Amino acid sequence: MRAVAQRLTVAPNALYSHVPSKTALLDDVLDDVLASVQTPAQDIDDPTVGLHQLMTSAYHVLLNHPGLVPLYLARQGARGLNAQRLGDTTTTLLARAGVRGQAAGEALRVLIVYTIGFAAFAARPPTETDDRPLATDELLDNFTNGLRWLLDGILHTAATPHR
Amino acid sequence: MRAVAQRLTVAPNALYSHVPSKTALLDDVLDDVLASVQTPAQDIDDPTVGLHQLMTSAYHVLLNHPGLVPLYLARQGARGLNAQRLGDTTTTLLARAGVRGQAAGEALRVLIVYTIGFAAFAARPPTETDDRPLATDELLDNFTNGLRWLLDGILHTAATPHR
DNA sequence: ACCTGAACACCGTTCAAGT
DNA sequence: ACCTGAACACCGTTCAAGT
Repeated sequence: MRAVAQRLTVAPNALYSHVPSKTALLDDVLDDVLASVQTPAQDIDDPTVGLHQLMTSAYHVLLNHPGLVPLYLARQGARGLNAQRLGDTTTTLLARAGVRGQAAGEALRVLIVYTIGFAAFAARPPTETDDRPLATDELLDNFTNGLRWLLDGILHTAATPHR
Repeated sequence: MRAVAQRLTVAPNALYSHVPSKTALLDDVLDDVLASVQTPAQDIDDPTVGLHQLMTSAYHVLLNHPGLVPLYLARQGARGLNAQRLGDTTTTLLARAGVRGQAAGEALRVLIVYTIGFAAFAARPPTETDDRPLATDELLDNFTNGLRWLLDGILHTAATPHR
C-alpha cells in the first residue's frame, strides 16, 4: 500500500478513498493481469492444440508477474471476469475434445492448478540457491512436456466417444 | 515470530538465540512436516501404485498444515533432508516404471508441482466465498483423478520399453 | 470526491545488557 | 548459552479534518 502510494505521490491512506482494502486491490490487479492471456479461436481445428495454447499463454503471462503468482493459488485462481472468460473457453475446448460433465469441471481445475502451480514454481524472483539456477527455457520445456502428459491423460481417460 | 515466542512464554527476540531468521525457521518446519509423508516400499509390485500412494500421502500431509502450503511453492518445495528422501523414492519408482533420464527429472517436477499446487488450492482455510465451498472430499476425488490422468500421460508418453 | 496528518496496533529484527 | 527491555524501521488501516 505504502509503496503504491509513493508511486502515485500521495499519502498511503489516500488509497482508501478508491479501494476498500489491500486484498480487494490485489484481486483487481490479479484479474487485470489475466486480460492479456491469449485465447484461441473457439472453432480451432484441434481443440487439444487450443487447450495447449491457452495454458501456455497463461503460463507466460503469469511469469511476467512473478510477485503475484503465489497469490493466485492462495485465492483459488482469482474470481474475476477475465478468469471466468478463460474458464469458459477452456470448458468449451474440453467439450469439443469429448470431455464433458463432471470430468470437465475436474479437468479444468487440474489444468488451472498445474499451470499456476508451475508458474509459481518457476517464478522465484532472486534465485539465491546453491545449486544450478534452473534456466527459464528448461522450465518452459518442463512445463510444456508436463502439459502434454496431462492433456494426453485427460483425453485418454476422461473423454467420451464423440456423439 | 511474536506468536511463537508467546507460545513459549519468552520474549520475541529470545528466538534469535536459536534461529537466525524467520525464513530459516520456516524452512526447518517445512521439512519437518514432510517427515510424516508415508513412502511405499521401493520394491512394491506396481511402481505406478507406489507413485500414486506417495503423492496422495503427501497431499494429505500438506492439507493438515494449510498455512504452510503456499510457502512450499514459493520456495520450490523445500530443500531439506525429508524432501530429498521423497524425491529419491519418487525417482526410483519412476525408473521402475520405465521413466529415466531427463524425462524422469521433468516428471518428478511435474508431480511435485501438481501435488503441492492442488494442496495449496484446496488449503484455503476460512472459505469466505459466496458460491458453494467445494467440499474436501470432492477436492480429494478431483486430486485423485487428476493424478491418475497425469501418471497415465507420463507412463504413456515418457516411459521407454523395459530393458 | 479526494486528499492530509496523526495515530493505532501490529510486524521482524538488532543491540546492549543481564544471568 | 540463553534470556530481557528498549528500540528501529517497517506494515495495513482508521479517524478526524481539510479542500
